[in-house]
Amino acid sequence: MSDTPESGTRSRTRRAILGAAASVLARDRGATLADIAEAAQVGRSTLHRYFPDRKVLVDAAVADSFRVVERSTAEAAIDQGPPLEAMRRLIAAMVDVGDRLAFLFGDPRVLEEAGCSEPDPFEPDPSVPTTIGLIERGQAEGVFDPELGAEWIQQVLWALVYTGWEAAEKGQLPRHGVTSTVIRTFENGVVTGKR
Amino acid sequence: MSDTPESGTRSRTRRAILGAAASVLARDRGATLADIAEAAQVGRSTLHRYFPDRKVLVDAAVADSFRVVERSTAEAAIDQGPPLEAMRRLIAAMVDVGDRLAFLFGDPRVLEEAGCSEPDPFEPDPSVPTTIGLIERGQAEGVFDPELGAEWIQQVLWALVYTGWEAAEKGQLPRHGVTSTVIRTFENGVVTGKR
DNA sequence: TGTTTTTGAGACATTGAAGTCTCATTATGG
DNA sequence: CCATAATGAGACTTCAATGTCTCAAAAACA
Repeated sequence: MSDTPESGTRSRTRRAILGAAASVLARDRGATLADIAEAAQVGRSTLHRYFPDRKVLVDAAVADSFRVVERSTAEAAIDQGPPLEAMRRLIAAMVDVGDRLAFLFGDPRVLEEAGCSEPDPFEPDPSVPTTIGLIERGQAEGVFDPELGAEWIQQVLWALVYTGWEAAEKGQLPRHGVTSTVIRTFENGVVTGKR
Repeated sequence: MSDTPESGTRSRTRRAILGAAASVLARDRGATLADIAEAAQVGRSTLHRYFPDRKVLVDAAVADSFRVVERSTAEAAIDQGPPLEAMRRLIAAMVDVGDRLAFLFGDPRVLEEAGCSEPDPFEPDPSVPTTIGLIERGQAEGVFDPELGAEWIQQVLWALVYTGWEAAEKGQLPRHGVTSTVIRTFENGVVTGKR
């Protein structure tokens, strides 16, 4: 209960470790704690000092990445304005936190999230607008394909952002082109002759 | 050099192990050799008898899955007929071998494949039509978006098939609906009002 | 049936990552 | 500048997965 706010140094170190964990694990799920410590420019002992064991670290990294992604996407204000515009802002925000997203995307527990809607430990706050909500709003307004399930569309959204991040990672796609490419593909697919 | 063709029993066992490896590893990259042996309904000692160590097994499973996928997609005859039709056949064929594809998709070495075009150990045979070839043909005929890179389109193709497989795996999508949903999304994206 | 393959159970040894601990060194903040 | 906080290096232990081997049972086959 008595919650000493934690010194500046400590919280900075903690952040470095969490960031490194997300970044390293996004690229290699089997990465070693030593790998993560090295990426965080921190001794392995220090890492263990902050996070007793691997499970604790990964859990914390997941929670932290959720916060980061949530904060980024919150700024997109996806409950405001036309769904298409909102979706574009959302995609841009997601691409901005690409490696956090890739990390979450690769975690088996997080992937299940969309399936079971009941015991969702994340985003229980009804005041935070959800992606599904945006999609359903768009479908109601006839902007998004109503014959596709909202969950499916969400999965596609994640998959495309992830693919874009990965392509940039491999140098297949320039960083600055990822967002527009993902948006274009997400909205229109790959076949020409629309509109 | 002297290549005894291997008894029927042995080749059947070998196939069971390779299939189980792909299937199990597709769902959990960190799976244990014991897990794989169990899925193959084979003793752990038998597995080691066929594949001395993990690396050999995984390599063999990758090669095997490549063959399976290639055989399935070859039947799609993607160099025949209109690109759109060919692509639909290709997608159907890929969905059919979903777990093999998911396994390959999850293997770090395979993912790099599209990046470097030179030392590609797979598909060096110019008589086998490539996915990239189909995409470029489609772009040349104005069917596929020419502003998107062919490699990007290929990545999207893989990602959507994988997402479809995963959705079916989680019960989010009925098995029989995967192919049409993937095709629809791949071709048109999620926004309505085309054509 | 009898012979040869093929297999499974289980007893090891090995390995590498995970986790624990100490202690000297470095950084931080008053 | 000093007291305290924070860190890094490294020596250990633990542990689970791996890899090796033997032997008796089961299956395939002629």
